Amino acid sequence: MTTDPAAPPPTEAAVLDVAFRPIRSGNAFEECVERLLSALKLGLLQPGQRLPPERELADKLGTSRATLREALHSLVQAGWLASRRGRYGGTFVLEPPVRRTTGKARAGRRERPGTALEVEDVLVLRRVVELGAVEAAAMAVRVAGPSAVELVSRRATILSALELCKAAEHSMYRACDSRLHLAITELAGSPSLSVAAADVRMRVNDLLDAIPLLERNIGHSNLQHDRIVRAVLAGRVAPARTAMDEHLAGTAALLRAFLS
Amino acid sequence: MTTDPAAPPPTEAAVLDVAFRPIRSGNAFEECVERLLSALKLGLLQPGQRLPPERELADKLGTSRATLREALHSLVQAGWLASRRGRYGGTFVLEPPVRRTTGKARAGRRERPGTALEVEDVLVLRRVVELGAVEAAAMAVRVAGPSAVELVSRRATILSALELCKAAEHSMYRACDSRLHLAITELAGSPSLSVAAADVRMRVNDLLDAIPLLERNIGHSNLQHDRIVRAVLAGRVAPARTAMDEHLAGTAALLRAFLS
DNA sequence: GGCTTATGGTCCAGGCCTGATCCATTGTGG
DNA sequence: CCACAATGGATCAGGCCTGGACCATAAGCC
Repeated sequence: MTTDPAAPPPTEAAVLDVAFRPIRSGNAFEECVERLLSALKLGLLQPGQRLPPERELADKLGTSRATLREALHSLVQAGWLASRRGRYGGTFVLEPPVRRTTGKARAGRRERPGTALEVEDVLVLRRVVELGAVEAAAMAVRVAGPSAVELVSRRATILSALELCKAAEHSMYRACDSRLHLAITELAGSPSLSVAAADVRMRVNDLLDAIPLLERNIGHSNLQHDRIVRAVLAGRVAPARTAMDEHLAGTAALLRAFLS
Repeated sequence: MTTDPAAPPPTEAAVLDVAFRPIRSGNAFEECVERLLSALKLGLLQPGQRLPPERELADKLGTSRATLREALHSLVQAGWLASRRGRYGGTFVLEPPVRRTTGKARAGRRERPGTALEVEDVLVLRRVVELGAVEAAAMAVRVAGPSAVELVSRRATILSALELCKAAEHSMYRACDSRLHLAITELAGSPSLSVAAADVRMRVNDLLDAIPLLERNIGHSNLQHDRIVRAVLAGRVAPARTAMDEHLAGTAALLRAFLS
């Protein structure tokens, strides 16, 4: 690193990595698949649910119908979706396909199990976003009053997600977990924060896919979820943060132990 | 909102907005311009500095050289950059062009001054990200020890940014301010967090562009910056957070007052 | 002075993406 | 039974984007 003795501070390399990071993560088709797959894996789209009509969905995603159709087609082939023609037809969400890890051709795209640096990066971001989200959510409840009318619907969503989480089979646990966290985040009332939370959650899930899911962790998680939800719905900011912090520490330790 | 009494919880609309948000914010050219303009406005690229060669930059941005060149060309025309051919040539950053608000044809793209909802959205996200960032930064200092060798370079960057901030002319203040905040965020050691911080900062700046910059606010800001930097560099997490929270409250109040 | 080299400047074939149009299928309702 | 409406399915012209090759310019080196 040879520093030029020019007038302005020469701008650290890390800062330039931010400015010059890639503008797109792939072609339109790939990004479409990724987005839909995320929604499926995060439990935002649940089995039995119907997607919007292709023309409308393409419009929302800001892509052409042809490209969207390619993406949908590949998800149909992967066993995530099914299409039906005719009136009252559409594209429907199926049960998550069982991952046939044929050993040879790993379906996914993650070959590298995540560098130590990568893991730390994501974990730091997650801590910031999830702690901030749960604080903001609890704060929103506090200012609105714990029994405000505009909260009843969301409160119900959260409680239902909490129950689903407890009742979830092994294979569905991560989706239910994600869905609960995102439902809590929605309370904060900031769409951009929700997007950030969904994003970081997706990245954590990708890392978690590389390690086994332990029965004991699920038990812990469910207890912690209870504490978090109770604190948030009561508008108790600090306890909500503390509970979430413990919750995150669990998977963080798990990831640090298994990887790197 | 007619709810279907189907089996699974019908997935709230807000959640679907997250899943089905646009995949791209424009064509490759526009995204390129936006990225470079962000870097310029955030003070990541400073006057006199040379950008990487076009081929290399195109590669980093993940776009073709032709598209990047279009973007560079439009920034040259806008007075942000200048190109020189030949060996030791390149593309160089100029002083920020004075905004000739001709009244008729507003150069920018922001016509709507930001809805109240939009403003709240960004402010919530900013609070989460910036508070989290400053905590993570202070924490990183604490665990490394306030005088760790790997921190000397970054410490210098921060202190220099702090001084630049105090000395900055009116027109450069926002860029210097942003640069300082991002330099602090870098301490956390999470590239993804830095990206998130840059992103939210850009959005706040877009909103701030719509309101005047008051002399008094700058005085306040500089005092607060001092407190923040001192706390962070001493690894004092809670004070750093408190100082940052007050700092953010200032512009938040300003924005809420002027808009909406 | 001429060669070398590192840069920006120009052009082009081919591919991906778009938007539009039309076709095919299948419930619903008269 | 037939027309309608709402969907997925297919095709095509045109545009944007890419990757590559080549040209032009200017500074240093021999």
